[in-house]
Amino acid sequence: MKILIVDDEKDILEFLSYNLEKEGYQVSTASNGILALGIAKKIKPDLIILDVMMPEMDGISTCSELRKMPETQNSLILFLTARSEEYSELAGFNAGADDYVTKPIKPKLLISRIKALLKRNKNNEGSSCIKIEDIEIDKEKHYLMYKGEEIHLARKEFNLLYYLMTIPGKVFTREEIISEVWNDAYVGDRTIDVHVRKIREKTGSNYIKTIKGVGYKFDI
Amino acid sequence: MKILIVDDEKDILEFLSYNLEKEGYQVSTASNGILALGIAKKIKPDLIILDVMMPEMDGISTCSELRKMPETQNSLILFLTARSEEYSELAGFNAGADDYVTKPIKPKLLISRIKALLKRNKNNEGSSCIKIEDIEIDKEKHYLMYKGEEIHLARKEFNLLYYLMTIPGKVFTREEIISEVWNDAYVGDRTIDVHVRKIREKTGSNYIKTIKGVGYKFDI
DNA sequence: TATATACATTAACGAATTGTTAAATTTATA
DNA sequence: TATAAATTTAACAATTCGTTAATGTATATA
Repeated sequence: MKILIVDDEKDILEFLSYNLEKEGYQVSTASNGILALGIAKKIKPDLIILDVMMPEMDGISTCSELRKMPETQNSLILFLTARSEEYSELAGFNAGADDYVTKPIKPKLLISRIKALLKRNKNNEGSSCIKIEDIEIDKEKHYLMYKGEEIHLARKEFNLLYYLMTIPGKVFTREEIISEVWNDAYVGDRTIDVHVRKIREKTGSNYIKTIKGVGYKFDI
Repeated sequence: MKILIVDDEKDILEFLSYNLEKEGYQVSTASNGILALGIAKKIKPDLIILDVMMPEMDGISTCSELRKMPETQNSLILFLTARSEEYSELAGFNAGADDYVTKPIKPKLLISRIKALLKRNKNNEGSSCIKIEDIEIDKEKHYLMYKGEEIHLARKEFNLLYYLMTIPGKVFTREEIISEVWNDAYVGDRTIDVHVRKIREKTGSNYIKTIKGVGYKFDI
């Protein structure tokens, strides 16, 4: 398990590195948000621990940027906040954080939280590649193969199809789809339809079924 | 979504009830741990919010007890802790808590956490599939199989059939059906008949039996 | 058997939902 | 920056769904 710690205080970096390495984690560190983006891109950490209060680029901005990069889109992000900056908790969650811990840091508690987070995540993981009959989709590679030929889907189209395929047959409501594929962004319902249409068009298939009044599902 | 709040301070119970009900949750409250156990057993809440510091039985003991009862084994448990009792965070997680929030409570933050918790949990829920002889219905997939072939039912038809099948043999009154399938909307009695007829027609079966003067039931 | 009551059937219509297209806007890329 | 690609929105068409009303049928009871 790879962890990236981002904090402008060297002491904290050392303190956390020591404690986490002792637990068997593979730790990297960055002293500011800009550096963190570059490192994260390379090492693809499973978990990123971000200090909220940092010069240059604060934790929340860093988090938003991390969420935009495909390499860290699915990484876990844990915030460190000082007691005095509680307001940031909410902002942090909105920026896509998975958890937060308040300073001063208690190693035992932090590790307990980290374990809970990683465990929680492992259940949702699994291979990023799904193959069903003549259709094969790989999230990591952003690769879609249908009837022996590769088809290019735009990012949202791809994510939408991938999401539906994570549980074949299950009907996903528009709410669920917007929550997952659009990260709860405020988009109109037609947007989903249009994307579905494009997928149907590009693949020339009708694997995405409409369940009127309920949602969409992927089904052979 | 049913939430049970347990706190010895009436003010907090009211404050939380108000804020959570506003969000559309179905809220119950208990002023101590002992009461909480009894109520939880009855209503089987999806989420239990527990104050750590309470007289008689503290939150951690209550949590342990809740985890032993089959009715609440899988409920989510969220702790409320005062800043001064941080030690309890760890103990709380060990007792089986799913999250904790520190007092003073900020409604927005709390609700954001609750939503995250419930969402996370929904994914792990069990299948909604019922299979009886040659008929199989899966709510999640909006899928109905009868005598080896898939049959499409419109949303209301599907929900109605599914509802009847949740307890095969039990007669559901029209009142019950309207309450569950129509969410208490004001619709005429004939509406139900028409839907029943369509189900019978589409499936070509007569598994939905009319009990004159009482209601309908699903029965082989 | 007559009759009241509850249920079944049908068709029609309005409401709700989705599909399609094109244009506007945003984002990525050469 | 210019250009293409992707994303989103808006408008409207097409479709399906849900409800009701009218009428027909079965059943229990006096």
